[in-house]
Amino acid sequence: MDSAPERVPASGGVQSVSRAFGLLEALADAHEPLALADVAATAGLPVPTAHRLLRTLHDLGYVRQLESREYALGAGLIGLGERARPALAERAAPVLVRLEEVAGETANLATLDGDLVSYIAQVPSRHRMRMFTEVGRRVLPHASGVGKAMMSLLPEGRVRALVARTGLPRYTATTHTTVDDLLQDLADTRRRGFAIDDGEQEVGVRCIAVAVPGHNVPAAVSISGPSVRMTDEVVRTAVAELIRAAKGLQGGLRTQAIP
Amino acid sequence: MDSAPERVPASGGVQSVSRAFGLLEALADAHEPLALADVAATAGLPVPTAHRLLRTLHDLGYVRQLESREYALGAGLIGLGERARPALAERAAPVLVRLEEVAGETANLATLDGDLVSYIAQVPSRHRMRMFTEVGRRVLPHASGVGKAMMSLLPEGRVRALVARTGLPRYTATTHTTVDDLLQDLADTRRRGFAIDDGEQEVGVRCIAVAVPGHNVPAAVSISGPSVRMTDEVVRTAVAELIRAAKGLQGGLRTQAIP
DNA sequence: AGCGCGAATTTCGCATGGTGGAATTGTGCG
DNA sequence: CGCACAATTCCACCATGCGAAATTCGCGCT
Repeated sequence: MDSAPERVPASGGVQSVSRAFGLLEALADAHEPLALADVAATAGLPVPTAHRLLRTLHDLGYVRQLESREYALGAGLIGLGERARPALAERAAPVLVRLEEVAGETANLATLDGDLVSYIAQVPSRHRMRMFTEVGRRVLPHASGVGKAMMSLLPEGRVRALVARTGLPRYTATTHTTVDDLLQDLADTRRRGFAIDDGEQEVGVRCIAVAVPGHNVPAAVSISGPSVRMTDEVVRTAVAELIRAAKGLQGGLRTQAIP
Repeated sequence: MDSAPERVPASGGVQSVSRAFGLLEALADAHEPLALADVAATAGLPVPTAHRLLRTLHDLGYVRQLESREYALGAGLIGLGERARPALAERAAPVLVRLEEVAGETANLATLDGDLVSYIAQVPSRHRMRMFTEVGRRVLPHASGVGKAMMSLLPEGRVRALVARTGLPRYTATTHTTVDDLLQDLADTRRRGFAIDDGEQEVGVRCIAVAVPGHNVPAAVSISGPSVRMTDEVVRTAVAELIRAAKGLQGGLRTQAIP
């Protein structure tokens, strides 16, 4: 499924930086201003530590503090976010809107960033029960539709090397946990023209995905939703549009770079 | 002018965090992937230090590394940026587009974040020579159109307190450097219905701005461009649209919060 | 207005986490 | 293949980040 658990970043690195971003993510997840104690608690830090980091982030413009003394994300992040957005995500915006309209489900665009699937754009379904995978989230490829779609374009050796690094963690009874199962699915994907994730990450969730050809960084578009709504009929209808969408986002003859 | 120099953040705070964001801003400013040595040089850090910070940022998803080993901003920032965007910036997007169309110059939306003007949305002019102020940038209020527009709505005591904290640095011969001059300009702004920045930050640059009423965090919209194009005629035409725009973004009767 | 309480902010000694020069490894080119 | 340059890793050292304790602030209640 497209919302396979995020791989935990390797421990190590600069702790202060990780902690600062943990605070930013806590504020982002809250979708409303938070008191210091709440941010600190959410991020799992002692209050003075959180305070000091938030003070730094505030001074830099990435956090703001309201008169209520609550903290919220600052405008500096807007600028960074806009400039982090690949050209492909820009081009894909109307395409994703149309996919959502046709299928009535959440439309996603993802790329392969190292060994992880990284979601770079999304148009959420208008249904109340819907798949929600935040832009910027990263997941393991083997249990996600877009991941399998992209891997289906890679040489077998490269798939094996990737899997050797990531492993094949099981999320549900249908998750692929052997290389052979995965490679078989990728072969099926190529034959069919699209990948299916049928509850491999999360029971009751279904996703169909098609790789976007012609980019040196693999990319894929998908439609994901609850199995009860993603019937075979819906899949059949949506797949044509999905394939058309992928083709429309195809890279140029010069194997267009994603940046 | 709307592109008054950014106030340097107070020194201190968590150095590692500042450095990490310096690297992100270096990548953002480059608008293309950069080699490690180049990022490090731009950010003014030794290569191994930059490497370590970038590694951390990469592991967290805020930086990605291409096969060429170059670094670029990562998709994690997209998500943060989107969630940092205030509701007002969303609402203002079509308004700014229309302002740019009418005036043919760069349209901006800014708020007062503490003592600084913070740009939260922008539609750049289509002219090749145009004002470019990145979303997320912060400037001192006294030398910017939007800053003066917002201050014109504040009680005098509050303006005096703000200026006591920020000072009134001179950027050009027309910059206000005394409180009395500034207060006079704010009075003129109120009388006129809009603020003018006539080369106060940058010679040859002109900006007109109107405060958006009814928000507990001060906000303002502006049009800025080169003086040679921002004639009195253009100003006269654009001001009506600017005032209409500000009114359209007016906060509700409950003094709508910006978050 | 005064008080109490909880939250936010500041302080500062300490130790750990961050640093960066040197060494090692990797990559691309001739 | 060899070389030069770039990237990455290593690790001793100490500067910076940490967080418990102290202080200050802000709010609500009487």
